[in-house]
Amino acid sequence: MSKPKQQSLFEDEELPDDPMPWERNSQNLYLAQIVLNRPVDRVFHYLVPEAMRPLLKPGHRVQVPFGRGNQLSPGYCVGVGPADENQPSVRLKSVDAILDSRPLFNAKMLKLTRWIADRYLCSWGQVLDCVVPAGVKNQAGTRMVTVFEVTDPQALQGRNIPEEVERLPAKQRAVYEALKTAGQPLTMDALTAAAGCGAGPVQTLKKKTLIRSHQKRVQQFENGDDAAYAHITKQDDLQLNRDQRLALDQILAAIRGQRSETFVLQGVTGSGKTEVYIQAIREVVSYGQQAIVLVPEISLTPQAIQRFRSRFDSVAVLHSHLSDSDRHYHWQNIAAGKVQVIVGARSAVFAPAPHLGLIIIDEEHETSFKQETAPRYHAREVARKRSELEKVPLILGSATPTLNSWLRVIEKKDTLISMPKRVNNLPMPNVNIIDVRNDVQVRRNESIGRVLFTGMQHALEAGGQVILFLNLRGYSPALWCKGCGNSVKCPHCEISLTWHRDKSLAVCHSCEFSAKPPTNCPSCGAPGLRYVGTGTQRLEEEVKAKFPNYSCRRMDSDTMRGVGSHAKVLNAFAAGEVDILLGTQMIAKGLDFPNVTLVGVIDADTMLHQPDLFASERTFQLIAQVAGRTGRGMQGGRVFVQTTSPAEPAIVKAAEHDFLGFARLELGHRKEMLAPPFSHYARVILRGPQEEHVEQFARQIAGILHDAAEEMKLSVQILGPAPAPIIRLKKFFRYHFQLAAVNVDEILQLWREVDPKLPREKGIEYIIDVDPVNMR
DNA sequence: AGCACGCCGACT
DNA sequence: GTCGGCGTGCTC
Repeated sequence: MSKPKQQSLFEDEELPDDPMPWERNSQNLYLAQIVLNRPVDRVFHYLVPEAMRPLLKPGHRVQVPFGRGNQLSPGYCVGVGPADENQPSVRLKSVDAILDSRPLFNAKMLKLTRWIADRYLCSWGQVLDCVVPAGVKNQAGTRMVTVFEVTDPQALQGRNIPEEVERLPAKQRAVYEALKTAGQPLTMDALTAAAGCGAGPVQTLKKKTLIRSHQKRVQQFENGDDAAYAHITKQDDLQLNRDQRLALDQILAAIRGQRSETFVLQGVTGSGKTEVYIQAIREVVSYGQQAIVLVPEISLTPQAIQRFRSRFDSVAVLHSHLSDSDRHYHWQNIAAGKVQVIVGARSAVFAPAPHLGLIIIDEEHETSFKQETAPRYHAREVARKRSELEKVPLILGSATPTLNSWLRVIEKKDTLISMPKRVNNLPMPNVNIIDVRNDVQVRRNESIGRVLFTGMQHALEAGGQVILFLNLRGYSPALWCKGCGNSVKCPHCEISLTWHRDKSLAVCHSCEFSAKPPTNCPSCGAPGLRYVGTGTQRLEEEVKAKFPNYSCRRMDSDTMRGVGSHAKVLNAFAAGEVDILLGTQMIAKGLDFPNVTLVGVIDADTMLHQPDLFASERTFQLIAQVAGRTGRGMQGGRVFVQTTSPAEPAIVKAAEHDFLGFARLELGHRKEMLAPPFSHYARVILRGPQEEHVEQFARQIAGILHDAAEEMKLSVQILGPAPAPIIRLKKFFRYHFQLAAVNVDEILQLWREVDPKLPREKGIEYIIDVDPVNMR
């Protein structure tokens, strides 16, 4: 592209005959490269005013005039330096202001975020803007205060300061002396207290210029978290068993060798993975480095947090209930290197640790590590990249690793560490698959079949506790008309309304819609709608009717609205005040109660029958995770899995605790179909108010992409378009199609090339999701 | 994504 | 003759 550089003493000869004024002396021009939080992935160049030059660094947040109206807009500086041949020949504007005293990103974080923008097809500015918490942007928990200090006598030339001070009225002299003795700037309050006077003398002294004031940003926040946990008694590291020792040794070798190796730590539930994490972190902390531990949001329970807090002096927990000011506080502390361990959900992968030593992702298979809004990154892949850039190891821990990670193990890209046994050699629980197709009780529309019922009775009579898992909240998932066979749908989404009996409302689980349920069928007008299917509310009712002498609590997002409600129920369960705990996803993981001797899966088929690439993998994971909730104590434990597909490999293999067998089988299928992880998908979703319009437009741009792929000789398949599984969502009709390729770069290349040239259609919006996890 | 510009129709 | 509808295209 660039023409060969000519040797010339007179570089100016290379310039056009009539150089524009701003092109003259280009070697003197000092420019900043700025990116903005807009869907245009471009770098914009701005002049840096003289006074700003020593201050502005890459990673700073700035304010710049943008667009024809020169609207001031926040942006991120990603580079500074003298002008070179890359800057455009347009009139350059100047950076208006630097918004933070210190850069928010170092070079590695800039590199990481640039990679995310490339990999997940969005702009650099969007990534940077998502990485900085709102509390940091608005400086939550800090405020500006006016502080006073003694004016440097050298700045008051020609005045005899000691003499002037000597002749001051008593109060003013007291102020002056107080400020001098303090040796540091004081606020008005501190100053008047020290001098024993009011504000008057201070103001007068300021008028006389003997003292001066300036604005300073101060922290105002007292962090509630830290105080609340200060009392936690510290515990010593536990003695590791042989498997744990071997696991730790491999990780330590990588830490000491500063290798960016990825370990897939496959340990069955109860194998003691957390203790391995803790002792690995111990090592990096001893070097003065920090560790990041990512966990699914729902695993951020006080129980889990305590585990880290009791072992390290300084732990920052980043959970979703933090206020802006808490987040800002943590960001500052982390950036200052004052935090040893950062525990948090997905976004904690961006924690600004200055000397990162280790990254851990626990429950690596959890889908919540994928962000569902732009930038649609997967924290696991971001962590992989970050570990590479920082030259630190990454640990992916799970009882049921994703097939994505597993394939990397097979291909020897990642290292497997296996912990196949539970601590104290506890046996894995016995998992029974219960075929409920012919169960009398289930046929009667009940949820707890005969076998499960008897099992529960025995467990409870023996003094054990029971966990029941059902992945549907509400009372019943559909209101069904036996006249016409239709069910009542959300008026905005094409989804059956769920009946919530406690609130007497029919609720859409996709949007916020809820309404009094109709008494007559909206389609045919016939009366007598039936509530079909069972959600957690109905299950609760059934349990209470069947086990009136035992106490039962329900945990789902409806009952767990309030902060701390989670902890309340779990504490009651741990204390034995609750015999039966039933709930959704949120009770499937992490809970560790030794007295739980029976786990019941009410319906293993709900996941299985979804039109989803990963349905089988999810079902396997779910059953394995739920099964792990029992058998943690000496009494052993049993699991009952109710299903109407008892031969389904995902269910059978999970019951046999056979991850390897499942992985072999499922990877076989995927390879045959060239599905992920043997290929990559990118999902394009379009939405608009009129169905035919959206469909037509989807065909049009799918066609353009198809032609472009051929033209560019890229092996990218276009699958679809087709109506999205949820065709109507929040009033919009949705269509989607996939771009599929063995090499993800070909997808990225195609989209980058074609996207800017795609036609626009009024009212129709589209997005692209690389490596989608959610197909709805 | 904004936002300003511009080209059309409905008003004083 | 002007106000304002939204469609188009650019943003250092």
